[in-house]
Amino acid sequence: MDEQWMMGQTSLSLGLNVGRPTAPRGAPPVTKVLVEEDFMSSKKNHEVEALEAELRRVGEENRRLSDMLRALVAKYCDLQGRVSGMMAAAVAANNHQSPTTSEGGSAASPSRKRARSDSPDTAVQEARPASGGFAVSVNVGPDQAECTSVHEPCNSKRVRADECKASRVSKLYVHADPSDLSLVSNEHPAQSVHLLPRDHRSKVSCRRLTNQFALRFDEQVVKDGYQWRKYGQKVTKDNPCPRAYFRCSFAPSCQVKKKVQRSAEDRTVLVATYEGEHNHAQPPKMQGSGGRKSADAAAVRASPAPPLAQQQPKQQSMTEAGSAADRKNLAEQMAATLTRDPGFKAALVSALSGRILELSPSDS
DNA sequence: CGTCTTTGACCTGCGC
DNA sequence: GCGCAGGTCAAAGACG
Repeated sequence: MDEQWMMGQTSLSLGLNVGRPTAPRGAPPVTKVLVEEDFMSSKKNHEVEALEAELRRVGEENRRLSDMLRALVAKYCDLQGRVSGMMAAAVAANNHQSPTTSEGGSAASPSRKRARSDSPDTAVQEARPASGGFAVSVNVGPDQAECTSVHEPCNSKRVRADECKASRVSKLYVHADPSDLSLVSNEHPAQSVHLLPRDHRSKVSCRRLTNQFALRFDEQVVKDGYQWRKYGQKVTKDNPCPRAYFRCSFAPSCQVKKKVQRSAEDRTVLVATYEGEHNHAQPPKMQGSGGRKSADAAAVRASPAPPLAQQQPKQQSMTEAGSAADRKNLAEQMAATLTRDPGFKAALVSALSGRILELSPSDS
């Protein structure tokens, strides 16, 4: 985000009295003197007027924020287009220098893993957390093959090689609910259990704890519209948080895999790496599916898989951020993020109370 | 009882 | 060749 652009937006000044809820210096303290007997009759009218004025002001602010959001989305799309162009140019140059290096090495000694990861295309998608922290996926385009090591430091050459060979790799950064930090920090049950000597584990209780963790973990990261089955978990070298491996359980033939791991830098951020491409449509939403989804999965599994062209509405949705639905969704997510922030609430209350106190003496 | 998760063991690729 | 690290398998147990 361009800071100068932000600073240039005079409409951004919301007049929030952050951290200073008191009346301005020199202003008379607001006391109960305002409430007199003869004042009570007109007070309600004043209150109504004040509330109406406040309502108008909030509506105006709402309009300004909407304009801001539109400008922000436009700016974001513009930047995204520029990034895509730059990456396309870089990839084109890369392909020009070494055209046929990605497929050459896998010919000899076909391994078990290679046999599973032989998907056709080589598109790469990358997503980055927006400033607010919610997930944003950035489509790079189908013509941009090769690995993502340019954009992300890849300390594992194996991973880099896999990504280079990977059919379709996308990363999704999801800002987790901060209230879940207690479960997923260093002491979260799954990891604690895993680190304890096996003999010292109370299997029943630990299983339950790990299952509880897994449910919350899955609910957070698996809510991407698809159904995933966890088939492994590993503590990697560069990140104390374990990495979970998921496979698409919606269709047996679907080879899409997903790796989910908390970011080492910010553990409230879940990094989901998708490999492959679903050969089926997104399963219908299941409301209130707490816990296991086996029955639902089995039920949905029976339905025939629609053609490939109907897929991936999710990955592309953010790229078409100009649509009204996406803007609305974005605004809702921003609002949710803001309302969860106690600091924002305090600032808002402070601003509103300050404004009300400011208006009250002038009306009398 | 069927399905799912957990997790130790194993496999594979890569660097030295 | 050996060790390391990431990825996967599959048996065991949990859960609805």
